[in-house]
Amino acid sequence: MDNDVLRQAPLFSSLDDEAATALGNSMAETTLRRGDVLFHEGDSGDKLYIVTEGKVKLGRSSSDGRENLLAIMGPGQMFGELSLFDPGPRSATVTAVTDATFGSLSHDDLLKWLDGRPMVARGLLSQLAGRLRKSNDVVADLVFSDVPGRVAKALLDLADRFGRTADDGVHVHHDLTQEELAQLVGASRETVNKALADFASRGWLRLEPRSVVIMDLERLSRRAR
Amino acid sequence: MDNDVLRQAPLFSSLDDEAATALGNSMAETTLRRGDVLFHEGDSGDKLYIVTEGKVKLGRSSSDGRENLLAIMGPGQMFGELSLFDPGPRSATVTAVTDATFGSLSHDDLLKWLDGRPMVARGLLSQLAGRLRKSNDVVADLVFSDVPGRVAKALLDLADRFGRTADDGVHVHHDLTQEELAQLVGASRETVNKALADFASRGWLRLEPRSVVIMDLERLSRRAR
DNA sequence: TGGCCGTTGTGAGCCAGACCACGGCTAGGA
DNA sequence: TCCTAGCCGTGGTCTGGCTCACAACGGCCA
Repeated sequence: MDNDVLRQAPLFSSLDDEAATALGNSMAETTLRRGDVLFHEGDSGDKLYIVTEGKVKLGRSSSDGRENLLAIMGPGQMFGELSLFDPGPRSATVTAVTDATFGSLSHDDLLKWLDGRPMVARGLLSQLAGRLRKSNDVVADLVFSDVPGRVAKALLDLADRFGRTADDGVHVHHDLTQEELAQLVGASRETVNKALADFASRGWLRLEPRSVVIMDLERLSRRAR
Repeated sequence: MDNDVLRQAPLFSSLDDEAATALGNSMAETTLRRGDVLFHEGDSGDKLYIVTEGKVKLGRSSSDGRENLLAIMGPGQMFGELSLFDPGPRSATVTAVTDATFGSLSHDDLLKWLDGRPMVARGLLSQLAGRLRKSNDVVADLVFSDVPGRVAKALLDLADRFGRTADDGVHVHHDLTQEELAQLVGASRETVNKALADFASRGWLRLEPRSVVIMDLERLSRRAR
């Protein structure tokens, strides 16, 4: 297991060395190739996963086949915990956006950790609370912002988590097609493309396949609010 | 304190008598009149509340003054816990929709309960997980469903929680104006009104001030999906 | 090296739903 | 008893964004 990344994961950052090592040992490792599905919406399952490398998308699809992405998760982030604490089938499909590896923990194993160590419980609670807050923000954006605004916001979020600052701007290799970006902001691919083209024509960013270079963070942020 | 309602609250349903009584004693009671605000979005505060009587709305407002309701909370439901585990200002404004009373618990008091009793931690986790699942559902609805569909879904949810079955249908005294209902589903009052009028003209329900009587649950449910 | 499939760019038309403008109804207060 | 302030009901107009349609551009495999 890649203990370094696990140690940095928000959930375990408060553990001491000995506890972290023990935890690392009780986790199993999984690997996926780009496009592989880890589990489907509706599956049963009670494992929690932490990304150690790569990116995944959490998505759900409507009865008529349209898709919607709830989140993109990168190294250090946790998912699959809903089915643990609120028993029921998986509420989203998880697909690898790049080749990716995860550590996983089963329900029973996690409970052992929970009962003894209040700090783990608090870590989980704050993790869930953060997710809930974010989800509420997404709701507000869907209600209040137009598509270009939501695209700008999504780019800023991706930049924040996956961006590398260079002298010509912030390089964001988000690894998403415009179709996926559209599903993430809840809009059509065409509209997202037009918003991106508009931002590019204003000189706020440069478009590259599955990535963007943000050249004017300031203006982009202003458009996002 | 109204211990009966607290005992029924999902959060504490797993506690034994002695623990529940002790907990009840460590909670303070608050009362509000219809329209009163408990706290505003952006306020600081670290109290968690549980509704013992009445209803409140959790809302947020955009920079240009428009409003959006995240949820309606009734007896037994908990709110305000986000600021506890994910420190930061309150993320929503809480307003009483009817006269209402609450039990409240401060951060410090809650932590005492948490560390000793794994069951309380699990209760909180499952509570939060349920909320997150619901919030994700709302996102999906905003992306996939049209306004009438979202209105139908909201009515069914309210019926489920506040409805009383009588021989002429399910009476739902939701205590919301159509304006508030509109904010809850993320639409304009006019559109919501037209959707309701349409449902009524089909004989699926009867409209009354701040309440509806659902006469054909079957059809309404079908319209909601 | 040519064909093909996944992805990106862009224009045209259409429609759900926001916004605007009323008019009527009811409840509570002077 | 009247007057005012919220609500509720319903039309008309306008537009953001979805759908459809099609072209251009790689990469990748045969």
